Amino acid sequence: MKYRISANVIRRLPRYLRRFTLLDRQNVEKISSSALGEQMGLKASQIRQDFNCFGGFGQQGYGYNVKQLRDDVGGILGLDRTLTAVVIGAGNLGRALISNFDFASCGVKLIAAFDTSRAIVGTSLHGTPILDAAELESFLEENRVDVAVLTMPRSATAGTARLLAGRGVRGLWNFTGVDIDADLGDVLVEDVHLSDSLLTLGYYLRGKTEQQPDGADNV
Amino acid sequence: MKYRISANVIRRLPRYLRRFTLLDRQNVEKISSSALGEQMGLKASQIRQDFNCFGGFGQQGYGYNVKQLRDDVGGILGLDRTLTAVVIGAGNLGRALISNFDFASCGVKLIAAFDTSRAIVGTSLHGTPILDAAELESFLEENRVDVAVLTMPRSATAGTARLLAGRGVRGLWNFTGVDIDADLGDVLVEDVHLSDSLLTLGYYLRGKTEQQPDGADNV
DNA sequence: TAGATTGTTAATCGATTAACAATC
DNA sequence: TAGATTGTTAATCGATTAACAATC
Repeated sequence: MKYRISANVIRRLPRYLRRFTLLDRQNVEKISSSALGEQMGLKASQIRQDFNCFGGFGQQGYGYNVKQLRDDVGGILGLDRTLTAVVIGAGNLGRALISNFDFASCGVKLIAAFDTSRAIVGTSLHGTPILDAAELESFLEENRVDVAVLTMPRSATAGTARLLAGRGVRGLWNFTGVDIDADLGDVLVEDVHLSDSLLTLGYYLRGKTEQQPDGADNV
Repeated sequence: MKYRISANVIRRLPRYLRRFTLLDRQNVEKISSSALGEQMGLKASQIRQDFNCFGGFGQQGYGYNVKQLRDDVGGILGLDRTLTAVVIGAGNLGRALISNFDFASCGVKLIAAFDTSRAIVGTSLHGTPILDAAELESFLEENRVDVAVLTMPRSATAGTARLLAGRGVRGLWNFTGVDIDADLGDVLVEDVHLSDSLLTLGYYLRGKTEQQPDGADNV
C-alpha cells in the first residue's frame, strides 16, 4: 500500500469494478493490462500503475486473474464493510432509488426512508419502510446511520443536513442540487449534479454541428 | 477563443454557471477571482486561467461582472441554442426527471416521453406527453430530437440505443448503467453512473474511521 | 528455454499555481 | 495618482505514458 492515493485513481476504481464484474459474468478468467486498456479506453501502463498503488495483483507473463481482481478492487473500496443508509424524501427520485438502485452492490444497506406525506408514511417500498420525517431524529438516536441520501425538496435541505450531521451521520449523498456548507463538522458530501452532466453533453453536442473551427473533430 | 479547450475546463463550466446564477440571485454585482476562488475552493489564478480560454471577461482593477459572467458562460455552454429531448422509459426515475429536473435551465426542451405501459401511455406529466414506445420510430422521423434520456430497463438499452442513433439522435444521456457501444456512429454518450458516486463516497467514509494511517486526514 | 506480461523507474505531457507587468 | 485586480507568461507540480528489467 503506497502513500496517498490520488483522487483520480480512486474515481477510476468503480469503473474497474464494473468492468471486472462484467468480465467475470462472461466467464473471462484472466486478462492482460493491454486487453483491459483496449476495452476501457485506457493505456496499459496506466492500468498497471493504478493497480500498483495498492500493491500489484498480477502475475508476470500471465496477466491478471479477473475474479481476484474484482475481489481486490472490491476490498479496496470496502464493499465487505457494509454501511447503513437512509433515504430522506420519498418523491419520484427517492422512490426510484429505493426500488431500482442496487445499494447492496455498493456495500450499502438501505434501512429506512423518511417522508412527510401522510399518504405514504407507514407503507413500505421494495422492502424499505417509509417512516414519518418527524421520527427521523429519534431514529438516528436508536440506529447507526452512516449515509443519508438527500432526495427531498431544496427548501428542506439545509436544515435537514444540519440535523443529520448533528446526529452522527457521516456522509451525505446529495441529489438536491443545493450546495451544502462543508462546515457541518466532519461530514463528507458527495454531490450529484445531474445538470452538470447534461450541460456537458450539450456543450459537446452543440460544438459538433455548428462552427466546426477547421475540420477538427471536437471531442 | 484559444485552441482546444481541455475537458477539465469544460467540466468546470457548469459549476461556474451555478455559482454565478446564485450570486446574481443574491444581487452580487461584481466579484474578484480571489473572492470567487474562496467560495468555490479554487485558486484565483486557475479561475483567471479558465476564463481566459474564452477570452477574458474581466476588467483590470475591478473584477468580474456577475451578470455578464453568467451570460458569457451560458453562451459558451450554448444555452441559447435549445436542444430537444425525449425521455425513454417513464418509470420512477424517468418520472422524477420529467417532473423535477429543470431541463430548460440546461438549454434543453423536453418534448415527449415514451413507455410501454398501457396504464400511463396517453397521459401527460408536468406538461410532457407520455407516448407509446411503439411510436418512437415514427416520432423520430417527424421530429428533430437531439438528445434521448435513457431511463428504461437495462434489457431494452442496447436495441433502443441503436434505433435512436439510426434515426438521427445525436446524444444519449444514459442512466441505465449499461455500457453503450461507442460504435453507434457519431452519437455522444454521457453516462450517469450513480453507483460510481456512492462507491467513491463509501471509500472515503470507510477510510475515515478505520486505519487512519498516521493522523493524516484523508480526503 | 522462449514468450509474454508484469512491476517499476524514467520521460513526457498537461494542468495547476505563482508571479508580475498591464491597465482600469 | 495609488490601489486593485486582471491577463498572461513562467515555474511547479502531478498525472500519464513509455521503456525495460524482472520473472512467471
